[in-house]
Amino acid sequence: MTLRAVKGMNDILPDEIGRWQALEAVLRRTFELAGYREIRTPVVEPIELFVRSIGEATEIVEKQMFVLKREDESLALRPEGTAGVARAYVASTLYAREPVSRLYYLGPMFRAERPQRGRYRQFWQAGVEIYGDPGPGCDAELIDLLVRMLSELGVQNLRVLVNSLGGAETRARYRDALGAFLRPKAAELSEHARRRLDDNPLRILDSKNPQDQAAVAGAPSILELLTPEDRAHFEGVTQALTALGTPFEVSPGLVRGLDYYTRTLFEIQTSGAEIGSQNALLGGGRYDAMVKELGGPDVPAIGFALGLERVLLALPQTEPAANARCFVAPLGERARVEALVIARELRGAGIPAEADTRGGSLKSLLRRADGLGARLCLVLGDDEIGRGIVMLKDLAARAQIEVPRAELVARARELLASAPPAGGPAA
RNA sequence: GUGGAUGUAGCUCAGUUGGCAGAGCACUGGACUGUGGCUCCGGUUGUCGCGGGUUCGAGUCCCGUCAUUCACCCCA
Repeated sequence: MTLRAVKGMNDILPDEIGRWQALEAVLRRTFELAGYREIRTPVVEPIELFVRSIGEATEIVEKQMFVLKREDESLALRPEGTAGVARAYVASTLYAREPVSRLYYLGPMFRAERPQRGRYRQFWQAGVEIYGDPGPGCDAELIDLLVRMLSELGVQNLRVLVNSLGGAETRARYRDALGAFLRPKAAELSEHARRRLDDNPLRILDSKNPQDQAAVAGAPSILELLTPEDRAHFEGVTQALTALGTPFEVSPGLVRGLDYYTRTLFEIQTSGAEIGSQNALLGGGRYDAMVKELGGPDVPAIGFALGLERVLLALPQTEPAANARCFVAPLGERARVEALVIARELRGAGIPAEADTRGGSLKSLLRRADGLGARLCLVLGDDEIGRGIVMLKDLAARAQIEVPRAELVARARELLASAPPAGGPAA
C-alpha cells in the first residue's frame, strides 16, 4: 500500500512551480505598489474565531472545517484568511498605531469539500484587507486594482459583479421581504432551496438550479431596500468605478456564504470553462462590524481573497523560457573532478551550473544537457585538460569554441548575455 | 454531502464473443572509438487501482471498496 497525499490536497511539482512563483511575484508586486504590507498569521486558529466571524450557520463553519482537538483546546485549520488577519489586527492593536492599515496575505487555506477542478481541500489564497477606511473610494480602488491585475496577467472573459448588502438593518429587512416573496412559491423551489427559506433565504438567489432561478425572477432587489446611507455608499462605489473606467455589472443576486459581509460585495468571474464548474476567481466585500465583534474598536474594513489555483487554471499556458544554465560534461576520470571545480567557479560568478556526475558517452552527455534546457555545455576530457582549455558549446547556436581555462567564466558570461540565435533552442 | 463517468508502463491511451500484456511518447544503447534536437535499428519499463466472486481460464463478467473526474452543492 503506497502512501498517498490526503484527498483534495496536492503536491506542486517542480515542473509547475515556475507558474506559481511567477503568479505570486505579480500578486506581491501589485499589492506592494498599492501600499499593502504583508502579514503572516497562523494556519491554525481557535474554532471560536471562525464561528464568531464567518457565522455559526454557514456551510463553511458547519461542515467544511478541519477540526483539531488537543487536550482542552478546539482548533481548526483556517478555511479563509480574513478572520485570522482581523484577529491579529485586534490582538496587536494595530489600530492604535496607524489610522488606516493596508495588509495582504498569501497562503494555504483548508475546506473539507468534495474536490473538483478548481476546488481543493487545501488551496491557496491571496488577499488584502483595509482597516480604518469607511469607503466608498477605497472600495472602488480595490476593485479596479484587481480587474487590472487579472487583465495584465492575461485572464480572458472577465466579469465584474458588484452588489451591496447594506448594513445589518437593511439585511434583516431584506430577509423578511425575500422570505415573504418566496414562501408562497415554496412549491416551485428545489428541495434544497426550500430548506434554506428559513435559515438563509438570500442564498437561494444564486442557486444554479433553473427551477430556483425561475422562482426567484421578479423577487425584490436588496438595492431597493438600502437605507439612505447605504445607498449613498453604493452610489459612491459605482460612480468611482465608472470614473476609473472599470467595467462592472450591478448584480443584486450576488450573495456570499460568509455572514460577515456588509455593504459592498463583489466578485470577479471568468466565463471560460477553464476553472470547471466554479466561476469565481476572487471575491470580497466590506465587513464593517467584524473588528468590533472580535473585541476591537469600531473600525470599518474591506477585503478580498483570490484563489491561486483558479487563476492559474484561467491563465494562458506559457512555454517555459530557455534558461541560462551551464552543463559541464566531463569525459574520463581526470575530468570528473575538474568538472566539479568548474561548476563551482561558475556558480560563484552567479551562473547556474550543473556538472555531470553519472558519466557516459559524449552523445548521452549532450542529450542530458539538452534535456535540462541548458544554454551552454562545457566539454572537457584528457585532451582539453592537457592543453589547458575547455570546449565551450553554445547549444542554441550549435557552435563551439576552445576557451583557455582561465577565461572560461568571462566567456561563458558573454555568451549568456547575448541573445540566442533566431529560431531559438528546442524547448 | 448527493448523482454520473473513468481507473492498463513514468505520460497519453488501445486491448475484439472471457484465451500468451500492447502502441506512441519518454528513458536508454548503437549506427557515429569525442559532438546534441532529425532519421534508422535494438533494449528497459506492469500489484491491468485494491479485495472478493463466477469460470478450466478474468484486464474483459458480477459484487464491494478506494482514487480520480464531471455535475449538483459550496466558494476563492
